[in-house]
Amino acid sequence: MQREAPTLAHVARLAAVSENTVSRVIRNKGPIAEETRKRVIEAIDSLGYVPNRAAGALASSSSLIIGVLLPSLSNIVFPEVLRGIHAALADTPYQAMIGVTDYDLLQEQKLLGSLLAWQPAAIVTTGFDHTDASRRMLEQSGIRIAELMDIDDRPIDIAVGLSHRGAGRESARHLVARGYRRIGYVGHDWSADRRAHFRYEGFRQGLQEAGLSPAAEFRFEGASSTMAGREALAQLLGRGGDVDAVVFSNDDMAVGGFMHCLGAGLAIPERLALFGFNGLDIGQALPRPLSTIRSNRFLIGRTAAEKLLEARERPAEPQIIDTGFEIVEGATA
Amino acid sequence: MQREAPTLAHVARLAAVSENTVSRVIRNKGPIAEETRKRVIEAIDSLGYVPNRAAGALASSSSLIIGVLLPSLSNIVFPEVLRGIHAALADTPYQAMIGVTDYDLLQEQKLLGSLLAWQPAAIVTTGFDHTDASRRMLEQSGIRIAELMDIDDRPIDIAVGLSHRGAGRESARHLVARGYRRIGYVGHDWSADRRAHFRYEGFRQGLQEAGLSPAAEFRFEGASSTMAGREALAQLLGRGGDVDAVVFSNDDMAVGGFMHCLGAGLAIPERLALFGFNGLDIGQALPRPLSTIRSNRFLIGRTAAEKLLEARERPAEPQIIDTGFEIVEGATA
DNA sequence: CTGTTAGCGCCTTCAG
DNA sequence: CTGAAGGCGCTAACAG
Repeated sequence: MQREAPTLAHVARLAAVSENTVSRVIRNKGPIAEETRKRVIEAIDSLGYVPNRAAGALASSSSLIIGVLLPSLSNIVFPEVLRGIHAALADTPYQAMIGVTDYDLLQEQKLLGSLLAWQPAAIVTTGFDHTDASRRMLEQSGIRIAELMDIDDRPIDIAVGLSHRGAGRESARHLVARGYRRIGYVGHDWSADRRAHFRYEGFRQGLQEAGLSPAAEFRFEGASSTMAGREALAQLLGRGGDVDAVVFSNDDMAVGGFMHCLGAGLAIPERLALFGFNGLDIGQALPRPLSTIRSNRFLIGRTAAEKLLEARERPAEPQIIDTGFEIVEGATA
Repeated sequence: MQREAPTLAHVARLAAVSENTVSRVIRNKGPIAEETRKRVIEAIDSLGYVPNRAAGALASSSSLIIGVLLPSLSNIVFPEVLRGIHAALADTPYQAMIGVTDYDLLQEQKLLGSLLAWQPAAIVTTGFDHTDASRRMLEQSGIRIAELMDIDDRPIDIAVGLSHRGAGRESARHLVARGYRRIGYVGHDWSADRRAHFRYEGFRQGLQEAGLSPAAEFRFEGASSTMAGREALAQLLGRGGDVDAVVFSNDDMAVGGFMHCLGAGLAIPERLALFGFNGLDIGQALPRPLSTIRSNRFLIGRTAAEKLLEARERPAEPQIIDTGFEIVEGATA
């Protein structure tokens, strides 16, 4: 079988108009007589015509691709951002093309190069840290750029996310307000995950406002995970540090901490209060829902994609969109 | 700034060869004198030339895109498959273009259309269920097709995954072998998730081999989640059914069940044994690691992408690649 | 081993 | 409101 796919020319012939007119109808561009439009649409339907995107991209030197660079897919956080992006693109002709950087700026640079080779309409990436070469490519491409997750710096075009410093600060304030004074910190390796580091800094700052400093700290070498959180809390407590609350670098770690307490028979929050970050479902399904901060990942992705499609030109001034965060009271702190 | 991006012609001029020769060097195609190749590579580097993929796709009527259709991004299972795909594509010029179907076959059909408009080198999709139109598009496209996750049917080209019926059967056998006799089932809505349904059928079959049938069943209306599992188990037990073990439709549900037992003070596995499916990290980080079946999602994604790139032509006979599954003993059953 | 010649299918520009 | 002409950047087929 495998008939040649119909092209603009076929549609044009069938509708007895020029290719150009068909093209205009498809792109909803320029004035078209209602009569003509109807004829063209019929021809398209009857042939089952599907425009060849590669040809369109070549001719217009701009494609219907949105390049998306994510640091990881292992953590549910980024798939949720991606889900938001897809939700915004669902009823548009745009398609997301994904790259995974593994939190590696050189990898980001390489992937950025291959994405730009498709002449995408826009690029979505994460954070403000880029190699000089990446930054140059992003700036000179002229296309819309969104930098996601964080908003505590100056974006190239737009930034969509929340203040991680602010979130860290709020977690400290929340615990202090509830009477905790010997507050520890359990985190994962943050050489790659800068935002976890920012939250930590905010956390220290929040404690300082109350004249406190971390009662104990433990940082796990490696990526965050439930298992890591479990082991890390065991380590922290094993050192005999006297803490009445622990802030974790994120919910994965905090859920692990919860598991440790269950195993070790530590009453939560009487003996030890736990506080996370992200507001994942799993935290809310614990026997006691986790006290944490909701980070609105889906919203970040959706907002970014919507904003990028709103205008083809970058705004005169870089723009910051704060998707905010909320304390989730829970029952562990 | 924003100099015009260099094209093949620029490189060709600088290296004093024809465009065609440059193209050959880039694509590693046809014989090239080592001398010439070196000159071309130098020119490419010095200009920072990046090939325009849209032009390449148009000229060759085939792009370096792998279209990937996933049912969902909410469940960590599919991001892990995607991670496997990306791992296999990482050192190739291929890029994944994603579509999310929300378990909707019509949505799959629509997305398939837009993906094919890019003339991708291959399509990765999920399961064997497609609309007639989708199936026609897949078959007639002539490109390589991988159908992931399940292997209990005849694929269009290749299938990569595991036997969900087999996995369901093994979970029943495992529990029977350990002496459980009053075995219940807790699942999520499977009108969309056919594979969960297949596991359930296998489970029943496994019980039947021992002359048993499910002691109680409860199906939650909606997608699987930890919270759903927690509530569903509460419902099942609330009915006063007398069960000594429960098989869940997946680990998310099973972890929720674990949480219910914790809250209700039911000893695991003495009072109630729990069994999941997938082998997620979270299950292994519980105070007692979850007894479950590992489904090798990453491997499925990676194997599929590798196989697709091995040959441009479909094999004479549809091929099935069984990535298997393993019982994870755990401590909850 | 390398060059020449024609497009790929669409969009942009300019006329009408 | 519609059409004609040209070209986007690359690759395929053939020639040498």
